[in-house]
Amino acid sequence: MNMKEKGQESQLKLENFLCFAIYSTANAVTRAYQPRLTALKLTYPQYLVMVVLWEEENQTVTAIGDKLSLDSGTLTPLLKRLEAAGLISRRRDKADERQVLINLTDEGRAMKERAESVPIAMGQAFGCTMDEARGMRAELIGLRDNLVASLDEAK
Amino acid sequence: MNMKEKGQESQLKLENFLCFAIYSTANAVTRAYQPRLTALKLTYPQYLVMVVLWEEENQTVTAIGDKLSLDSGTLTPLLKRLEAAGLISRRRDKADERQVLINLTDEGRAMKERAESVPIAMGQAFGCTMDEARGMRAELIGLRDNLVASLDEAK
DNA sequence: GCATATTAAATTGCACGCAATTAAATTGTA
DNA sequence: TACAATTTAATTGCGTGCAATTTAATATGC
Repeated sequence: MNMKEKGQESQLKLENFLCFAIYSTANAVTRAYQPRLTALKLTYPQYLVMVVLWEEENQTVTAIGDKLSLDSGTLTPLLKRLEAAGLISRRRDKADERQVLINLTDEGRAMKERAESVPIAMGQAFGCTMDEARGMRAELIGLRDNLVASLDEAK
Repeated sequence: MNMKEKGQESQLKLENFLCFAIYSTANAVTRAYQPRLTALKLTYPQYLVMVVLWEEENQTVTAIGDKLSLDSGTLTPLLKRLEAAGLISRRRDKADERQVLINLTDEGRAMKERAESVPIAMGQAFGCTMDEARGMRAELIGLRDNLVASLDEAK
C-alpha cells in the first residue's frame, strides 16, 4: 500500500468522521433528554419549540422555524400536536392572513416552571463544566454556520 | 428581578443550550451532505452504513448497529433499501439462523472509490483545520459517552 | 386596476430514529 | 432431554426532518 492509498483509506474510516461524532452525539442527546421530558409529555423537538415560546410569545411559524432551523413541513404537524395537548394556540394573523401566530396557553406558560429542572439535570448528564459547554457550543455554532454558508454558496 | 430568577431564566434560553447547538449542527450536517450524496443515490444514514461495510464486510445487523448506535428498527428497513438498490446482500447465517449477514455486492464495493471524494469535499464545507476537527471529534465523543453512561446509570 | 411575483403555511411523500412487541433460533439449566 | 431464558431480527406505531408541491394572501410592476 502506498502513501496515497493509506491517506485516502483513513478518510473513509468511521472513527475519523467528525460528521459521525456530531450525528451520534445528537442521537444520544435526544435519547438522554427523553426520560426527563416524558414527565412533561413532550418530545425533544416539542421541548425546543416550548423553549422558544417561553422566551417570546406571539411568534409566527416562520419565526420559530428560523430560530430552530426547521420548516413548516416539520413545524405544522408538531405545532398541531402541541395545540392538541393544550399547550399552545394557533390563530391566523388578522393583519396578514398568511401568517399563523403561535401563543402559549395558561397551561403551556405554567409548564415553564416544571421545565426549569430539565437543563439543570442535563447539565449533570453532559458531565462537563459550564466553561467547557460554552466552548463546545461556540465551536459547534461556528461549524454549523460554515455548513450553512457552504450550502448557500452552492446555489 | 432578583439574582435567582435571572440565573434560572438564562438556563432556559435557547442560545445557551449546548444540546441545541448539537441538534441544529447535526441537522445542518445532514443537509450539507445531501447534495454530495445524491450523486451516489444515498441518504446520509445509508452512507454511514456503507462506510461501515467498506471498512469490514460480512457483518451482522447488530454489529453494524453497535458501530452506528442504531437498532434493528432503524437498520432493517434501511438495509432492505440498500439491498433493493443492489449495493448489499442480506442472508441468514447458516451457523446461527438468528443472525443476518450483510455483505457488499460488486456494485456496492465499487462505489467506495466514488465515495472517496465525499469526506474531502465535506472537510472544505466544515471550514476548520484537521486539528480542530480532531479536537471537536474527541470532545463530542467524550460528551456522547457521558450521556450514554448517564442513561445506563438510570436503569 | 390588474396581472404577476412573492410570501406563509399547509400538504404530500419518503426515510429515518426509537420504543415496544413479536417471532424464531439458540443457549442454559435443572 | 425438556424447558425456561436469552439473543437476534423483524415488525408496528409514532414523531420528526426535509424536499417538493399546493393553496391562499399579500406585494409589486406595468
